[in-house]
Amino acid sequence: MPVLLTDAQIAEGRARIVAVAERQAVELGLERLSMHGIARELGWSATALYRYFDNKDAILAAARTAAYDRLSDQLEAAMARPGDIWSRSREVGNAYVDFAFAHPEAYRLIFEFAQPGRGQYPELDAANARGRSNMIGYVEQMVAQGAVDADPVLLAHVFWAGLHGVVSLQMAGKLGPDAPPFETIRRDMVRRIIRSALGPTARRPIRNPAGEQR
Amino acid sequence: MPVLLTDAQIAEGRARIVAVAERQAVELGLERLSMHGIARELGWSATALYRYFDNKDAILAAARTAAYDRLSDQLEAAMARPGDIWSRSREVGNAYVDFAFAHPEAYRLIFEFAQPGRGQYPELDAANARGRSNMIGYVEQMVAQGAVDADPVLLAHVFWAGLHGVVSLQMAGKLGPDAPPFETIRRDMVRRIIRSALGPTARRPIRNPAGEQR
DNA sequence: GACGATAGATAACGGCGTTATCTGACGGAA
DNA sequence: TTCCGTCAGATAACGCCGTTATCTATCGTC
Repeated sequence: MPVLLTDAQIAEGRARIVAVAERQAVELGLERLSMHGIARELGWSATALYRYFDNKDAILAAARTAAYDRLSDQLEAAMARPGDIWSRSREVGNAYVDFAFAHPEAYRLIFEFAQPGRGQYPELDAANARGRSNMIGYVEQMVAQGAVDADPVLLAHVFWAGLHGVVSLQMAGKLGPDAPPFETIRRDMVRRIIRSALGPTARRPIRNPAGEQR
Repeated sequence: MPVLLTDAQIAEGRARIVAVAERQAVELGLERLSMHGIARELGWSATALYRYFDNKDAILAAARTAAYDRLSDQLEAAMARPGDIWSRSREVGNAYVDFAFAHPEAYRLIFEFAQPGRGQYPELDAANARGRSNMIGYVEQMVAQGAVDADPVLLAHVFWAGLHGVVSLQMAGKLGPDAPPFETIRRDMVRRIIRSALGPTARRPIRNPAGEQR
């Protein structure tokens, strides 16, 4: 029998490559990522990477998947904290925004306009689905507990789009010196959407006594 | 005196280059734009482009500026149509979304995360400012006419971020088959924000009798 | 008609993503 | 122990990229 890389060795090689890719994305910016550069840092030839990934796009897809999973980790951790549904939802929102500004390249990888099509990278599709379910879960709980009155999936997407919109404008530098500060826009956006979902039967939240984070 | 390109000739050359760049951005996608490719289509050598632009980034900045100005044209045209402030505001929103899906590469150029810093390309800064004022203008009118009750600049940015958020999620392919359709999310987002701004003194809009566009 | 300046071409650089080919080390069979 | 098949990874090379240095040929001016 020939000499073969075990599955574990393949996985380790892929993990090393993705780790270096993420490091360089942070250090150099996403567009300066290169096969040659990654290989250089690993002390490999550029072509060695092709034993682990089909091409550069596949490496980017793996990095995207990792980034998305890390975001989901943060959201799930925030959701798992103690507290009523209002404070936990606020935690989820804070975790989302914190992640975006703590890891802008990861956020960019996840939400950049040019994304690989569905079905091309199944693991990326799974990470997408997991992320989406995190954006929905907390609103489902709000509805289940009677805190708000709305179609949970729709309301969750409205929240998501609202949050993503403010974050994107900020990241694209569209909130210049004359615009209200990021946090003001975000707070106002969230407050307006929440208010609109407080139907006559919904139980209203108590004003946050300690002030809001961020 | 030497042979010199007149200002008009410089402007014409720049315009031709940007036009080809825009064409190729649509045809090939933004990341496949190249100096060599633009020059090839013009029948020029790649280096000839450097008589008109410092580098590729400068060409991209010019294309960005043109894209932003075209968006502003559409918004201003929508705002100038006859009708009360409600219908005109709806027209502005429709124009924004229509532009995004009619010219996704232009929208991408305008709102991509990696944007040149302020002060680097004054014309781009001007296009940014003009775009921003279009996002604010119609809300200012709403407030002035007593239609809504809010800080106009803040409310305008919330609208902008909300719209941009839905459009971005859609363009990044984040609204999969299980998500509500784009138009549903957008409508719900806009309705919620509007409702939240209908203060006690605001004059409420009449329900659109003909149904909504798009 | 000669000159100076310059618009644009040519040549070349290093770096990119990728393919074809080579090499050498290893596991198993004899 | 020797030999062989296999494959991980290296080398070489391709065409393309953005950019710089240099050349050339054309033009307005005198």
